[in-house]
Amino acid sequence: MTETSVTDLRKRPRQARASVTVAAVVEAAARILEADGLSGFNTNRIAALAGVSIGSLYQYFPSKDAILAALVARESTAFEQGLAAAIVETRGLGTTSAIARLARVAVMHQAQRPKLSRILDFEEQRLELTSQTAAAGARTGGAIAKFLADRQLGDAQAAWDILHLSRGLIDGALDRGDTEKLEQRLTWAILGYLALSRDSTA
Amino acid sequence: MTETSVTDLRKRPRQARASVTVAAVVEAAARILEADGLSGFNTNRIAALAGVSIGSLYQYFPSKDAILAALVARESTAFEQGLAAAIVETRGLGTTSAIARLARVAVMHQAQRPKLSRILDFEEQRLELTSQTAAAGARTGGAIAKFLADRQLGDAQAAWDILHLSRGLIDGALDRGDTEKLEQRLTWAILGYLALSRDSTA
DNA sequence: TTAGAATATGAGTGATTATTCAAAAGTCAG
DNA sequence: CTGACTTTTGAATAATCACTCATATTCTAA
Repeated sequence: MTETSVTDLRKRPRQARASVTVAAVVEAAARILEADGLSGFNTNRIAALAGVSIGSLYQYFPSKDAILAALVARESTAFEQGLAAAIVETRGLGTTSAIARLARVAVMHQAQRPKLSRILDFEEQRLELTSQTAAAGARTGGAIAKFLADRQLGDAQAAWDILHLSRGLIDGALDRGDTEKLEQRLTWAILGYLALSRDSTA
Repeated sequence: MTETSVTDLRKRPRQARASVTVAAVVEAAARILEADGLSGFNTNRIAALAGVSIGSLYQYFPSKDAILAALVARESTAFEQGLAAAIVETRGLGTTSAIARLARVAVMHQAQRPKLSRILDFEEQRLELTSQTAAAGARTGGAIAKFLADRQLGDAQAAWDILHLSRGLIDGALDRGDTEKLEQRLTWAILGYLALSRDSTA
């Protein structure tokens, strides 16, 4: 028993180094995708930028796709958490303000690293055979669905529609460089969709 | 003079054969993208499926990207023409019916070959350094902008926002297999966006 | 029929790159 | 310090694939 705890203490630094390496590799992958897109995305380059040998890289990731999956998971989780926090903050707010708050989170997330977001959104689908990536996406949709249900604004279908139309709207706007009042424009689309879908249900 | 016209007649079959080959290659490219995505997309396979040797393929297309660009152009043009026809048909229709008509064109276009649409939307951006691909996209946005302006529903920015949110909404829905009343849901999003953007301008 | 031009062919070339693995370097308990 | 164990390294492997070009085939004008 004591032995175990001593062993743990001694192993911790190793695991810490390992997670630093994993994080470095994932961030290197992100930088390469941003700089040169999928065509520049190769394992030797990722390893070099991460400051690790190619052999070490394969100690931490079983394949190139696994690196991409880890990056997708990192970004999905970040968005999911930002969204969850924003949803908490909407308590007591009216519908318009609440939706505007969520729209801001979505815009800010994609605006941070627009090219990366776009590539990951595309690749996410191809990787979605992998369980982990699919799970993160499902949680995001679920969080929105719950928010809509609580306020009786819409159902799960509405949640997914809103999530996807948001991605498209924001991606397109960022690509054109047309970011003026983007958050407001997204709010219009979401509120508009919800208003009309409720009308037709009633 | 007579010589020229005789020559032309004799040359036509050659050009006809050439255009058949070009079309076959482009369609082969489309089928491969649908079946196996970008990872299965290679020139030898395209040539084989098109029933042409790899050497001939390179007689008609200077590079692999040129094939993709031709496919993007083919699909953009088809959508653009469908949209133009639909816009003509909206004459005399009220706003709601008119938008519903356009939504139907967009849904049908992407639903025809969903996976292909999605890949081309993604790759279009990378190829957009090429003049031809950019031009087709600009015409589509322009047509929508004109439609909105004529009815005083919105400006060019609204046109682009609608185009992109539509792509996102439809892609997402098709991917989930959630196509029920998709046309109506898209109509809600578009009409909603336009209604709220007009309110805030007024 | 035929020569010369146009077109088609596909094996080959060279470059890229995901992944492996034998050897080197580092770690640490005793 | 030592020797077993863990981790790192990067050259090498094997596969893929865009693109070329010498050769073969087909066409056409006379």
